[in-house]
Amino acid sequence: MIPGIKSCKNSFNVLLNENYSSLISIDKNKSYMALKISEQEHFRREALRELKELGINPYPADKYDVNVTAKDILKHFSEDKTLFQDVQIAGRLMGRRIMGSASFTELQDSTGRIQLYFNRDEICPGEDKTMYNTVFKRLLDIGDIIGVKGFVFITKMGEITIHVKEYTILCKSLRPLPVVKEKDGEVYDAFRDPEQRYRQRYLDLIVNPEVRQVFHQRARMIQSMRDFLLSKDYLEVETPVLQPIYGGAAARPFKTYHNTLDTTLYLRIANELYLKRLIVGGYDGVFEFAKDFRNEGMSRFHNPEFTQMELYVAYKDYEWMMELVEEMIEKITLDLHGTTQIPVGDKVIDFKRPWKRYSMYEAIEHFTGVDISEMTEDQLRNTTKELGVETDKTMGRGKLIDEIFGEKCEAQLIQPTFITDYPVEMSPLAKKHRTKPGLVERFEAICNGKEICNAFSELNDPIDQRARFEEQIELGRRGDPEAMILDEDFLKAIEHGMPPTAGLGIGIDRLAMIMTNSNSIQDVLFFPQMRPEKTSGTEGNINDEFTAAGIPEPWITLLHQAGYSTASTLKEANPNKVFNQLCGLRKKQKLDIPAPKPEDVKSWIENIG
RNA sequence: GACUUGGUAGCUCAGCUGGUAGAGCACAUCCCUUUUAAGGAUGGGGUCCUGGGUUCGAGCCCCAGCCAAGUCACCA
Repeated sequence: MIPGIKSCKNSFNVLLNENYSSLISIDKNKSYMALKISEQEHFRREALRELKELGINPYPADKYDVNVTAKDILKHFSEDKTLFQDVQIAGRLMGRRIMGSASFTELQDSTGRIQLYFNRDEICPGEDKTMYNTVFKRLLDIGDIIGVKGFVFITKMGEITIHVKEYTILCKSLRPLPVVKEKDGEVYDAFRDPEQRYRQRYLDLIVNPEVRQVFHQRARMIQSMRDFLLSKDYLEVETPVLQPIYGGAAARPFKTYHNTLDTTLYLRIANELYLKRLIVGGYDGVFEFAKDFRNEGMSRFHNPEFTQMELYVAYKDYEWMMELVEEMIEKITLDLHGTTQIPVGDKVIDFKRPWKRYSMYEAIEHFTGVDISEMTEDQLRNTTKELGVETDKTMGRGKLIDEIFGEKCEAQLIQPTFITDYPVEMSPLAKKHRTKPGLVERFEAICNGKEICNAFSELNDPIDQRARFEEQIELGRRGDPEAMILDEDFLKAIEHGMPPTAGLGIGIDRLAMIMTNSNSIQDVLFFPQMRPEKTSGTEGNINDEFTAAGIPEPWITLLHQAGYSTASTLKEANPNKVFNQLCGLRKKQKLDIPAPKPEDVKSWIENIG
């Protein structure tokens, strides 16, 4: 007899007799999925059962107080060996080296890992060695969460270690963790597959400590920006995500529906028009860290939902805003890195003020040698051909200039650079330039070849604003899916008068990528959007179909194991063959359930819808 | 949306010209009883992403699909 089968048998009995009903109650449509588990998971469920039999609650309700972290101990113990002589700490069990009556394991808490020393006769001072021999050595696994009490010492090997006097199981883990090992900075069996890392980010966070670091940095970056803005007495606000008219940017929206209002709503693509209403309302400065949603392509720079910080300050202009951006980003860089120079890929980016400034025309002249500032649309079109920039007939003057810039300049701007004075056609919400006709007072900051922010002197002339919206409507009629919609309610607001205002939008995810030296937006989002995993067919429904045909639960599992994973495959099967297969599986797994009768199997198959 | 590459055990990956599915870690049993990715022995574990096709025979070849990564397009 094969040893593995015996364990399977036990596990099945556990599931069928004791835990099975609770598994079903968790998700009855996928009950067989719960049964279709790997051998290692069987062993863990078996260990769970044994723990319960020993009177140990694997999921205790009590709080577990800790008085120290792994990081504290590692940082301070070598300086003063009298410290940490009565510690209590909790975390996840990572590595284990069991040497008989003495064992070493690693405990990982939110701050890092520390080695634990378990000694049999200290854990179990009396005759009963169960808590060591059985519970610790056999029933605990990598991934379980425990709490320990003890004192800190240094082993012969020179490693700071907690000598455990008492431990408590805080949570039994039922699934094996990817085991990543490391020696002298070299990582073995790294958990690197991006799909798994993003879909099961918790695993990524458990086994890849550098990932935790990225999200710490992201949080500190946002904190630093918020502190900066609050120190200027601007008001942090919240505005609607669900908007009846989407606006404030050129993008395609997600559409949804409100039942009670019986109306279409959109997830915001920007919050600009709401923040400006607040400036109309009399605030001098408002900002929001806003999740925006754009129904467009995905790439390593684009996620369907992303975070933008938008700021509007009354009585200011875009020149003023440029200085604010420099000051703010420089401060953030210093807060995070202690220097203005940070590595990004194979480059070093320096955020020290002042940043380079080019007008868009100057940038194009700088990178292509062509002065387009006086060109007509036809001349521009010829220039694009000469430069090898692809265009189409729907593009007007502004779009052509933007194409040249995007194609020839943007990627080459590595150090933070302000690009100013954009064509009016591209910027329906920006104020016309005070001296340069055909342009608007707008700037973007480009860094590492990508836009990180966008700002302008906000258009507050309601007549001009209406005309600009109407031009957008015309673009929309010509088929531009990103053309803005006329927002009558917003126009009404600025007709009441909005002070001259400088507005800014900063892509938080993009900035986080630079600040954490991440190559992909997915690395700075906990849960980047992924296509839903395709489960094999419609499992839940099939199970219901099997149930509806009068097939008892245990046999449904075996039917799946026999390869009948869909109702139709079972429907087409030969009843005698199915009967033989089920009996074979029952015998092989030594299941403690009576064999079916041939006529039962036949009737099940006939009953399948 | 287009192209390229990939999908094999819980994890990381091999797999020859198409010929009985492999390793390391993890797991189990036993021995050992203070270790640093690592004590020893033995053992179990697979829908080779899915569905078709070619073939005596497919993890491998062909077609279609799914998922991911990269590049491009659109976009912040």
